Amino acid sequence: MRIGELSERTGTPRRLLRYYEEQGLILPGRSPNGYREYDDATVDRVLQIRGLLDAGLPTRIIKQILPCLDKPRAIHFPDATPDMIATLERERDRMTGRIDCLTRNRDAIAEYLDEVLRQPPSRR
DNA sequence: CTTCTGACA
DNA sequence: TGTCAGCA
Repeated sequence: MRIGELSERTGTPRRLLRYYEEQGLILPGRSPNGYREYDDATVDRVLQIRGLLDAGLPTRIIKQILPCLDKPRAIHFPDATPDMIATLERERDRMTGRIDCLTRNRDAIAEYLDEVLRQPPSRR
């Protein structure tokens, strides 16, 4: 499929799809006319990327760990370099930190909501 | 009509 | 990230 279809199927702007490619996150083929050509697997690939991005991981890190998430389980271990492990541990901890932050803010909002919604719909 | 590259009031 | 230009 071409970039237009991939864009629709992943809900990702064409502009971003090309950007991900610049960052080395996806490598599409090229049709004779120069158009980018993507295979069906790219849809999941892009969704995977967006998920990592939403989790707060920078594209540079994603580029490193994406191949790990791609290949079958078995060959994950062979290429698990020590610095790769260190990077993943670091990202895991950052994620934990963000989760804690989000949890606190969610609870604060929930508490406020419980308070407000308990009041009679005077002005609301 | 769709995509491509490069660029930025 | 959006968007516009000038091609193919």
